[in-house]
Amino acid sequence: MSQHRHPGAPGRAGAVPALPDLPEATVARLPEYLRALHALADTGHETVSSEGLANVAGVNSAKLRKDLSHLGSYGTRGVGYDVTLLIEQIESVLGLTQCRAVALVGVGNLGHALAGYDGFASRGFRIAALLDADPSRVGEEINGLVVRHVDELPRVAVEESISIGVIATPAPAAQAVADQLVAVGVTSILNFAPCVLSVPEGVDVRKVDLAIELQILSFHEHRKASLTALPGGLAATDTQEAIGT
Amino acid sequence: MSQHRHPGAPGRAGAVPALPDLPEATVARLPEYLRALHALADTGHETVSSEGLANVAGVNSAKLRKDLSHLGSYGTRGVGYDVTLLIEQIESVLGLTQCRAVALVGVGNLGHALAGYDGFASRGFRIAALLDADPSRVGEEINGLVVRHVDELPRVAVEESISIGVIATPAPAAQAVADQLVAVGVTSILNFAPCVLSVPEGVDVRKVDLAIELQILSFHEHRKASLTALPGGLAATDTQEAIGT
DNA sequence: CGCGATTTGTGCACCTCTTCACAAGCGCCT
DNA sequence: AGGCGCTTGTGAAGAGGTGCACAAATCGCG
Repeated sequence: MSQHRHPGAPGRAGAVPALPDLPEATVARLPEYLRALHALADTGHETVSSEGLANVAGVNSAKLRKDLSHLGSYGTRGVGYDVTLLIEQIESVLGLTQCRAVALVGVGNLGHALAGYDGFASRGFRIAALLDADPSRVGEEINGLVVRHVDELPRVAVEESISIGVIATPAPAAQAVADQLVAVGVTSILNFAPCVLSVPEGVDVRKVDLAIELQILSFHEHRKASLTALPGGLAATDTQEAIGT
Repeated sequence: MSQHRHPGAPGRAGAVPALPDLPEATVARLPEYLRALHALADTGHETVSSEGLANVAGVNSAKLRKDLSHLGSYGTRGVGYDVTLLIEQIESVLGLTQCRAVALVGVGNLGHALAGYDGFASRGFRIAALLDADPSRVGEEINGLVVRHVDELPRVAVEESISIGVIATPAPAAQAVADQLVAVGVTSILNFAPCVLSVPEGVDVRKVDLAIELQILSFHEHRKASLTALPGGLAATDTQEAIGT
């Protein structure tokens, strides 16, 4: 979904870290591999086969090998992958070697939960600022962080060198917040508001809409119900769908 | 990602609602179209062209037309689509004509937020039960609903005719909860715990992992930084990525 | 009544992603 | 040292999704 750099372009074969230009589908799975690898490391595994890792990560082993091969050859034939080495490599590719500062805008219901979610800190992200447009919320302390007014964004962005913005506001406010984030130089946004954001080129937006996930499930539920109601109700169906599909 | 029904199979061409067998990518976009259509309806639009709807939904107009064509021909050439009619059709396909009952397991930080999220009710879902394994949380009232112990799931599932289960527990508890949900007949699960669930065939699982989204953004941020640091830093890049990619 | 403007529905070519299947490589055991 | 079993890395085929471009269809107006 990103670049349009021609595949055959020279590419300045320098000594840089390779800049591998991974397929988007692979990038979306790397975090899952990373989580699985951490779990394996915690249980004392030093190496793991593609088959083993694929099981823990919930994917096909061939797909996993192809994904990893895009990073380079970090496996040993006949043995498998060194868990620690692979963790380092993936973290390096994902840019997680440095802790990234996140600004969270919108401290309502969902924002509160996100502010308190410990899954961020444990995976290389630091919620560095909480912001809200509602003056009655400004000053509130959540998880050791004081909510500041969204207009302080320019100052906060510099002070904390914000890398990623998270929007957890109601939909009508989201576009304005996105504009403010872009204005202070944020180029990666995670949007929980149920609306489409328009941003300039070069800014990445990812969207998470909880209701949409339920609606997709509803469709499959509906379809399954229709099938079993049908006389010719054949055997069903699938297992485990990743969200990135 | 679902069926393996052979395309050439007879299929019992009955008078049933067609059972259109939509592409998965289309299904994932229909909820977004639905949201966009509701927005248009609220602002008084009676009809909309594919171009107009595509803009609001943040997709290509050709893709939108192809998606809608899978539902049947509900547009009028030279005019566009009737907003109300299209809403009805999509809701029907997604199985949203009846309100679906959702059981939410895990009333921690995230569970609280989900329980209070009004985006569910407004889009055809009713949180019918809150459950938790922690006795100290049982009895608490959230948003007019009392938290019950997860062991009451069998009774609750019948009483409320639960259609979808949402798991918002810590990762170590998630698999056990999934098993319990499956045991009481739930065949659609939305999993917020950062782990892979294994479920029997016929059960759909969708996963939402907030940290993964941030990590994907981190990758792009990292790549952008590397590019601009490079002397040959060409023009950049893209806009707006849907999560379903 | 016919014509032009407009918009849908879709055939087609392209591209990405997935999966299979297997050769190449590595370690261990004899 | 040699052979054997295991596992990686990858070529090739297939499946699925995307976007262009255009024919078909509808409306409004003269």
